[in-house]
Amino acid sequence: MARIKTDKNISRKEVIVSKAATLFREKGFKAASMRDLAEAVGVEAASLYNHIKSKTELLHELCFSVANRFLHKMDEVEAENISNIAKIEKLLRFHINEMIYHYEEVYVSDREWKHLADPYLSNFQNQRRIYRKRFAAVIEAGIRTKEVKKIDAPTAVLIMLHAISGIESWHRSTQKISAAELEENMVTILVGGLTNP
Amino acid sequence: MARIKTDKNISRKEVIVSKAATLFREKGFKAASMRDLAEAVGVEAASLYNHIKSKTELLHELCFSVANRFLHKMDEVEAENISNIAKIEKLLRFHINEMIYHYEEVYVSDREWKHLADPYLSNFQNQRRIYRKRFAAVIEAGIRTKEVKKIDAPTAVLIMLHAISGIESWHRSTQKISAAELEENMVTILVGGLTNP
DNA sequence: CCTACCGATCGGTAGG
DNA sequence: CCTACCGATCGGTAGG
Repeated sequence: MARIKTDKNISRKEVIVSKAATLFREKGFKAASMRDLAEAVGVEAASLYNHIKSKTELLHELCFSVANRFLHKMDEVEAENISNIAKIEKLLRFHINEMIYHYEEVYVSDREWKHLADPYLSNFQNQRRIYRKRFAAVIEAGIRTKEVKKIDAPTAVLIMLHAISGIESWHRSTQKISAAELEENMVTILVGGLTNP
Repeated sequence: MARIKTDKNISRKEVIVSKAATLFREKGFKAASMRDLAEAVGVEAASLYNHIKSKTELLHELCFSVANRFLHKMDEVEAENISNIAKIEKLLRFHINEMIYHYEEVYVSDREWKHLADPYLSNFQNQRRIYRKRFAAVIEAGIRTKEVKKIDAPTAVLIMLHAISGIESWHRSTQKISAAELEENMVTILVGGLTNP
């Protein structure tokens, strides 16, 4: 009995967080109201507060769950015994797939984090900065081994990460090409832009 | 006398639009209040309405002035008698420079257009779709002449345009590399990603 | 989970 | 350009 109740609470909260992701993506964090969210969930606005503490709590749950997935993947890839180009490609494919299959959350984490309040805000910005430095370090290692062109590594990271966020437009469109084709095209262009001919 | 008064009104409005761009970029359109804007301009909130009609008017002035600049440049480049790769490079360099030197406006036009109201909203989305199709057409022409790799042209456009929006992070950062270096690095990576080896 | 409601803030107007 | 102010909407709470 108690078990069932617990499960139900958890799944209720998960529904709220998930609907919040969709809403924050569609309207932006500020423009999406708790009344909108309540309607999407199918309850009155006041009832949401039995499951969550505040609107901002929803935002930082979304932002940090996404950030943690990327940092975790980075740990994994750094530890692998493969070429630097192969590492870069693995990271790119992970980003692309995250964007395709966890679109709403990743989009919100990417574009709405500035509305976080300050213990979380600086924490998030920090994690982000660290992630990019680690990514740039992989590129720099690739430049040293001559796998990669002599370019400014932080600029390359910026290009990669933002290029992938363009999948947003693909996701919204009628999707003339498949997810697999999209992934191959992106990897071809981005890895092709880095590698020495 | 009348002349001076007219000039003063024009420049007053320009100050308001410009401060609005900065504010909308910093906080997002919804989170930036007219009271914030009034403070930045140095007047009371109510006084703003002697120069502008509404908050949304500020947004669509920003969005459309940026969109028009890009469409105008596209006209110009299409008409030139140069290779397709050279056209792509010209467009990229224009985008990069717009992002570097008109950062606030371009950023707002890129990220806040979804808060436009509906005659303007669909109009803006239309212009954007047309622009991207024309950009893709240049890439497709380049594929036909074998200047460019066989890739999906709309995907390539997505990557280019979003990659360049990454300059935002460069702009906010301590700027370890110069604008010129940034431009060369971006062109190297992006054009290198498209061209046949 | 709902009804009832609060204080704050919003975009914008009236009138001078 | 300002003072004064309005109706709407916001995130969130009390109490059941």
